[in-house]
Amino acid sequence: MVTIYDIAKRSGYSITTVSKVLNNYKNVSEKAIKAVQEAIDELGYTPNSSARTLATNKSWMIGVVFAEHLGVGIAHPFFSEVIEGFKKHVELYNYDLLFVSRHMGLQEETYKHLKHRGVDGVVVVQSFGEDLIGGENSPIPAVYIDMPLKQPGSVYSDNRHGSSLAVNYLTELGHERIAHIMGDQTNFAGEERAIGFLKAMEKKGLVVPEHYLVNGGFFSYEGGREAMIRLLALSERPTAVVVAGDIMALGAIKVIKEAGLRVPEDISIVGFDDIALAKHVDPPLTTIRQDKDLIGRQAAIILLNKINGDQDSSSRVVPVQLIKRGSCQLIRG
Amino acid sequence: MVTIYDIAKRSGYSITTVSKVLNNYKNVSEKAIKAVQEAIDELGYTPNSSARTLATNKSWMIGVVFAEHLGVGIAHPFFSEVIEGFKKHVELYNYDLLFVSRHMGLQEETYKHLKHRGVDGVVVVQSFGEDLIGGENSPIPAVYIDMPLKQPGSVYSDNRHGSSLAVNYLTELGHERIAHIMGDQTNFAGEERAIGFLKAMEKKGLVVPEHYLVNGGFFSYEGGREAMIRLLALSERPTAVVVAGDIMALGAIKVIKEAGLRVPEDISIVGFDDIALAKHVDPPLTTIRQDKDLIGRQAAIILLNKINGDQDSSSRVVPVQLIKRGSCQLIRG
DNA sequence: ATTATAAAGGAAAGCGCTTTCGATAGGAGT
DNA sequence: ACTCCTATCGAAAGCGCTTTCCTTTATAAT
Repeated sequence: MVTIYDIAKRSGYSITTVSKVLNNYKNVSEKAIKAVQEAIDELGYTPNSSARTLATNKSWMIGVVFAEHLGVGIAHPFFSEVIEGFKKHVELYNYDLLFVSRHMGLQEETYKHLKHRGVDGVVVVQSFGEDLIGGENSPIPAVYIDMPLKQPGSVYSDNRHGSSLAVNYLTELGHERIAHIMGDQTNFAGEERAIGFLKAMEKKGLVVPEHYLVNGGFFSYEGGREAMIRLLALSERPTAVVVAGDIMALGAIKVIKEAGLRVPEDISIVGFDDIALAKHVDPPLTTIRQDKDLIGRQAAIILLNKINGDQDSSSRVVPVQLIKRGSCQLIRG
Repeated sequence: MVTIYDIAKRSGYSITTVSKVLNNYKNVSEKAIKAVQEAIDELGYTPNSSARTLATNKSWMIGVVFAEHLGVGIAHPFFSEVIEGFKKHVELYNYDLLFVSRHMGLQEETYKHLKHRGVDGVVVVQSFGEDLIGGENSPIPAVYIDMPLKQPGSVYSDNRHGSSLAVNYLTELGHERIAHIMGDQTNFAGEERAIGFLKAMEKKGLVVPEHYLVNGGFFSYEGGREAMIRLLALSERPTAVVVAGDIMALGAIKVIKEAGLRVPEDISIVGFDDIALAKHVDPPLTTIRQDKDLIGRQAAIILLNKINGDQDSSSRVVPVQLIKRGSCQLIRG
């Protein structure tokens, strides 16, 4: 391995000077800079980040802790896009992303591992879990996706507004019997979307029968199926249902079709997320779009602020948007 | 920060001994082990990986370089699953994954960066690009996904066989006018699938008119659309088409529907990949499944072997499988 | 000519850890 | 009683780098 010492010898300067040109110090002569540069090129030197980190206590790495319910990890249709947006932004500032191995949900262990790695900050992407890493006992800057914190530093979509967008649209189309397939109520997004739904319905003066509120669990296709099955079994079926997640919505649509009914002719569906394939399914899914890229970017901004000790690291709620496609229509009759 | 020195002082032993218990050396007394452990617990010590890496020249990190054409990065429907499979395996051996920032396709820069980070190995996931990192000029162990190398150390699906599975199935259903929407021919998978298609057709004694071979580009939805449009414009349309990627297949199906035709009644479609949502679209997509998890795992095994200097680090081609769903049917008449 | 000042460079300590090698002490063997 | 192992431990060097602080030299000011 070629080190700073080799460069020093070759260039005729001391390692101090070499280090200085490497770090753009001002008090080095043009001559020295040139000599060192040449030596570096000739010898093919690459600085060693471990040594640098050890000396500076700065790793230029950001830890990613990933915890989701679908069990697909990085392949998660929503979170992966958020992470990509996050990555694109922090890359601009020369940070690399470290995906640490999961310690079976043992937050304690995960935190230790992150500390071990000396990451400069961590982004926590999760659909559940405790706020341990971001806690006061933790000196390591953190930002949370889809999870509110006591302290500032989390970003999530305007879930309540999203739900109200959905019910308002549906009522415009003339629907009144509107059901909601909820995400699990221990989940922040699931809870907020349900609250938003209920509030919007109330505002419209619409009553939602107890049976119209059904738990679809953790946003899975199967969860959507089961929830919809229960809805179809009702004596008075809803004419529309807002589903707390696109994947669940797909499951629900499938069940409807299997029952010999049609979407949107018989039942209108609006999803939530706008995953990549929402536009490609049949019918194209009307849904509430979360701006995954922006969520990631905002998270990056917050975290970078925290890392740099800058002032503004407040939480952000990012706007959602109704995407009208083919899964809703005017109620007939 | 609490260091090994603090533990030494607290426990009454030297840092050497502390280090030894940390690393499970045999020549330490039970008494010492216990004393050190207690000190660690009391002080809440976490080893510093940079220091360790510096001393041992082993980082326990594996670099991930990601280059794909869709521009979605980590959110890529196929590669993300491969990476997840890879990750799950290397985690077992205590490796973390480092996603290095892209240097605009500058392999030279990427390589330098990886060297800078001191990763123990690298997994290259890409749909294009040169074999630079794995080259001889590189001392860093590498494994490539979806890309053949001169040297051993890459893993990819049995693309040719996949295509032949598709045409054989289609011929069984009575189809003879079978077209192929190809992936870009500069892409390994695209090329292999086309070759497999052609060979299988020849074997069946079926002729494929020049116009039945259309380039869908880099596996995008739009590429699939455009390719299918050209196919539909033909005077003698195909009754079936094997598409080199699921996303492209979805684009193709969309076009067919827009033209007032139906899948599979008028045209049968078989895709390639079996992405997560293939089963959820309408009609459910018949496709060639790539075993993404296994691909990732095999890549992990190869890389770990290389890292450990073990013998077997040969390339692997992983089997594919025909998944029959709803997008194909017997030809009518 | 003399002094003050700025510019350029280097010695050395230190970041937290591993590892070699030598020292010490207790026990076994004769 | 003496030598030889074996078990246990620690001093010290070294991994590659940054950074403080001091020295030297050149330049400007008087």
